[in-house]
Amino acid sequence: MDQLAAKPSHTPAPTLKENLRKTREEHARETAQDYVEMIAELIASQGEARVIDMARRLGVTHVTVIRTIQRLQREGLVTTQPYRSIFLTAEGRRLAKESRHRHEVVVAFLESLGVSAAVSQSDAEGIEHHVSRETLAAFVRHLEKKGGA
Amino acid sequence: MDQLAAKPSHTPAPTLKENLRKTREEHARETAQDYVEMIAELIASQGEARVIDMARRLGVTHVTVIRTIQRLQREGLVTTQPYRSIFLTAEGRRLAKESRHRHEVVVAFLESLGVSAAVSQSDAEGIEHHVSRETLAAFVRHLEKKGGA
DNA sequence: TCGATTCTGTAGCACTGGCTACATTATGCA
DNA sequence: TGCATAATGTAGCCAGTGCTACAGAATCGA
Repeated sequence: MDQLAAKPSHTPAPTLKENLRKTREEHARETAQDYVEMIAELIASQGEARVIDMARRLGVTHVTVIRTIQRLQREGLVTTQPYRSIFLTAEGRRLAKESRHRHEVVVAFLESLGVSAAVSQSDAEGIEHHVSRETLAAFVRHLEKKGGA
Repeated sequence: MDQLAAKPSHTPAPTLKENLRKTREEHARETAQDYVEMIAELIASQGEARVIDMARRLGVTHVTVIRTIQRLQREGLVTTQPYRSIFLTAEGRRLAKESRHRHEVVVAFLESLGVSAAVSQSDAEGIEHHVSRETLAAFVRHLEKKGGA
């Protein structure tokens, strides 16, 4: 209650330090979600997830992919062996499934607002990482109201 | 049209390399928007924008703020003099105004879905940077339909 | 005025995630 | 089989954004 005398649109009262301190780890978490989701997709569609395919899809070099995969392995989301394809751990699969669901909800929601399919996809990739449980639930409610009876 | 044989929820067809290559500069741009918006707010409410106030609001040390301000100065968004407060350039003011508007639209939109005020504020800070012009327009339409006649 | 405190700034470290250049392993085809 | 190519991996660079520790400037009160 000291430097919050004037309270502008930033600093929504309760969230002060905790909220922004997480920036870095949040960013790392976003990357992790995108990666495990892509790995799951590749395994489903290609039978295996290879570094080179991920690099091409992400538009980065294979080096960047390898280093991120190394981090994900440290974090227990994937397993790899030298010169072999990438596998998800149980935790990795869980995260991939959750991420995919969230992604699909956001896309469907944007489309329900009249946003084009292409833009819905594109925007969802950024937005999905910032949608809280409460907001996601609101999206689902909105979809049910529109789509369902 | 080569590695897009299978097209999962990632890679929204046209955006391949360009889309993800921007990640880094996009992140830098997000930070720039948050900073200029906060600087504008501080100038409006306190009369001046000081490093220490920004650091406290952002929940980071003053060092982080100083380094980001240095970058923004390189990019022509702010001007500073040693041991003086921070000023926005014309371009900085333009960006601040645009960012604020976008932020307000996103917050109002989330609230219109029944999301609580606090969560709307919090989620908006993440979401607003990933909302395209088209999606923002859809948000506005939705608000007008709900609020207006 | 001057000394303590506060604010601003610099140096240097860590980590993420871009990159190029080069090394190593697998693979496929002649 | 063996070599060319493709895929994977390592080393080392850069920028951004966190941090602590310390240095320098400004400010405020005794």
